[in-house]
Amino acid sequence: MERYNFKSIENKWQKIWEENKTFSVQVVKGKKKFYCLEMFPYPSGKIHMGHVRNYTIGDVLARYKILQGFNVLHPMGWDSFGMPAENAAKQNKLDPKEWTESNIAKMKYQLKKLGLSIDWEREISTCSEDYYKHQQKFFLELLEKKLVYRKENYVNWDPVDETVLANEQVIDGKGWRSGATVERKKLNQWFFNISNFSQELLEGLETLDSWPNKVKIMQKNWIGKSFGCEIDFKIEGDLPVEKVKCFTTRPDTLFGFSFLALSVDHEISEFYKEDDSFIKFKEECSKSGTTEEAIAIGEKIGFKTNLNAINPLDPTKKVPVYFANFVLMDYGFGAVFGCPAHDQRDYDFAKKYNLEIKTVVRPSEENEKFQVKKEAYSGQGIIINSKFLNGLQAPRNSVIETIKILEERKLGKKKINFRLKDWGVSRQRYWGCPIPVAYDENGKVHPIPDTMLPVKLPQNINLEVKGNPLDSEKNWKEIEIEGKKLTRETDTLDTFVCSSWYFLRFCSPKNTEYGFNNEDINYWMPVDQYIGGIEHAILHLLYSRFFMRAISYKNEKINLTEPFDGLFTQGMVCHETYKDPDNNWVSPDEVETVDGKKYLKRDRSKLISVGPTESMSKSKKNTIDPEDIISNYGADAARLFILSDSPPEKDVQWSEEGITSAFKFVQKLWNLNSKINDEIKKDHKEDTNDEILKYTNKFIKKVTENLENFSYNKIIANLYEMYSFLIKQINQNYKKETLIENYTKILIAMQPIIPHFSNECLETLQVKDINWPKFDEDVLKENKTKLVIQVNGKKRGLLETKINISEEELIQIIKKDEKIIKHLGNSEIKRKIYIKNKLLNIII
RNA sequence: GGGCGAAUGGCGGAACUGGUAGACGCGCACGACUCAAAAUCGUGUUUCGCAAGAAGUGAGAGUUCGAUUCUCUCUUCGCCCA
Repeated sequence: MERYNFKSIENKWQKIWEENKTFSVQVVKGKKKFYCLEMFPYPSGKIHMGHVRNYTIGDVLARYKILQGFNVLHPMGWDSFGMPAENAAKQNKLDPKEWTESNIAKMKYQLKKLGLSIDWEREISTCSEDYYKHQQKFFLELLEKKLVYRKENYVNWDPVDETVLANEQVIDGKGWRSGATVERKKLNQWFFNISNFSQELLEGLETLDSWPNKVKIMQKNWIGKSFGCEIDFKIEGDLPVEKVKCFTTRPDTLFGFSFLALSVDHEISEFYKEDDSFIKFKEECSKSGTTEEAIAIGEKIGFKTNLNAINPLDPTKKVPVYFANFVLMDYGFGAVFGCPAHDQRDYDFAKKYNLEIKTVVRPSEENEKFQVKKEAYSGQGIIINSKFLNGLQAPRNSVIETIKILEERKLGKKKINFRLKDWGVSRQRYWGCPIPVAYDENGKVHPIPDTMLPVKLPQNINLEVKGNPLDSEKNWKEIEIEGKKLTRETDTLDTFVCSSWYFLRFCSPKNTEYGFNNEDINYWMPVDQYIGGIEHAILHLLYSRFFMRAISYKNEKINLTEPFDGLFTQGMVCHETYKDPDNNWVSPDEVETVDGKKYLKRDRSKLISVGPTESMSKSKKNTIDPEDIISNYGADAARLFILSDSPPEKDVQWSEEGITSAFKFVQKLWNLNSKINDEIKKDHKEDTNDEILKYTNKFIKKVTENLENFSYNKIIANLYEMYSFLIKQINQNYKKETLIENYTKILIAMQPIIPHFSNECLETLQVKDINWPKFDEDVLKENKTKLVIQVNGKKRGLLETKINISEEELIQIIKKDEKIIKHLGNSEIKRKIYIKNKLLNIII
């Protein structure tokens, strides 16, 4: 039998799709649209298995929707700004732009080999001027709407590389590249006012019915709405400070107040800026890092001031004021009141500095004498030792009651606080979108006028400088606007800004006037199905939701809030890990096994130990190159396998055996195809039976349902079953028409999964009209059914009966069934449970 | 510490709103073809048992005629947050 030549067939179809622009789409008013989008890749130069999985999942959906008659927008682009290009360019003395563009070319070639239904006419790249010029316009628009502002903020500063580091680039307090101890530095930075939309972003989550619950919960927690109040504490002492404002969610524990803690960046710290011991303390604090986690784990330390704070509910009580490392300036007002008995951080702090620990909440099962020991009690209970608050249910009633009292006495007021902070978008980097503003000698901000946009990145510049290379570009930095000499902003935008609107650009990729065209986005948006990794559950998705709102804000022509109607988060691709006796990681293609138990290095030099299966990563060397896989096994086999082993939302384990069996299966399907074509040629005059018709309907039904539910792994199982069925059934004689009709449907149903194979076979059959097949429920109706017979709830028999058989009739049959009689014995039947066409349970 | 989720053969995983547990694949075993091997094809494969049968979905309880599915308690693992 002829071998399936995947190489020539896959090339053939990819060429046809490219030449015919099969997947290019236009707005067609009145035609139902479907916008299928996968998260666009960073052009690292090589696609990895994660991409293969992501884009295969998306492609299955896109192709299914095309077959269903939707106008499907399925674009692809490049998230092409960012540090790797700058670093690679530095290392290899290249231009970041050239490096990026050559990577894009390589990856595009690889992606095309996967046979994706991409509209390549809409390809975009965020580092191209065509893209970022619109982003600069958006920036200026937001500036005008006051959704962008500049403020001083603390950053992780690497003194050796002279650059700002993201939190995840700080490892054990040191810069990830330089190894230098990271400092906290105050810098003027640009911020997007995302917190302006906190409430809307929170409420919007409730409308996202097709998002995974997990992601919604993660975003909800990230936004972190909390209900409490702000309280003004009167201050006494040797400084001209009268009061300090605090936010708290637990004002009801005020009687347990034993210290007031301030952030080292609180305005009061101004009085101590020349105090050596305070400076030392501040340095100490900066070592522990600025992340919430670092603070929680680290030791709680404080610096005592000579100030005292007065308890607003009991003015006779005065407590010390500290600066403390666990108080962050960005949360609340950079000040918290300490109640050690009911907050663990406060408890640790109080223990260390010997402060009072007064219990004011008791668990309901304890009595009035309850006292906090060993650790803080933060659960529910009843207020005690708190004068007029005593007896209140905490925290449900007590918080509301206390706020009421504080408001009456004008000591505080109700407040909603959000954890969500404004989005700092300044990056001291070359390879990013320039921020289109300039400054005069007084530091006043001047937007770059429309006529001078875009602000282009200078080319051929020296990257071998410390800090931001743009800072050293004198010629570029100095500009004149309307006769005024100004200096450009040298910070560039966080790359998350680029990915916050690229889905809009795909709707109008060639629009020169503006980032998009209203008519286009009104037709295509929102994205019907967005597919990507769970790692973007918070930042990218939240930023995009913000950006959509920011653009619509005060703009009557656009009325979009949520960019992504459906979201699907796929799992990772994993592989076994291998190590040699010297504990070095070994790559899978250097490993082989003879018996499946013992693993050896390919040159037989060393014994290899097999480690746990982990997500593919270069550092563990457990990666598989998709390009090799496609050239050895073909795109259809790769698609088949990457979908087969696990549900798409879970991690999948890549294995040699798996891809091999997928490859073999494509060959088997090809053999089946040949057999069917032979049968068609035989041109039988009569159908022997209607099994093939019934089966086809069942198959279409299952595949359709599994497509709708993202149960793509089950579709592969459906394909295997279909093969086993047809390979046997084909020997029964069927008429030419019967075979063609049913087999065509089956081939179309396979198309989303293995498009090259399906198209090739359909072409042989000369099928012109390719639409998603419908199944006929009437054909599926059986006149026989298999009934489970249980005795006392245990399965004792399986009876094939006609459909809808009556209970009486069934009992008559059973009474003749030896096997069941045996289990019934002579006992009296106490009860019978009969579920039509399913089961009969006899209780004796 | 909090939130969310998961746990099913040797492995990946099926099982619709409570109704035949283990679909499908991998692996393994046996057989056919072959001088032989690979490839391919066929058969079998939860465990114990020759069998009849019994046990069985992380552990323990509960609801029910009937629980992988619902409720409670616990264990382990994963993810996110602190």
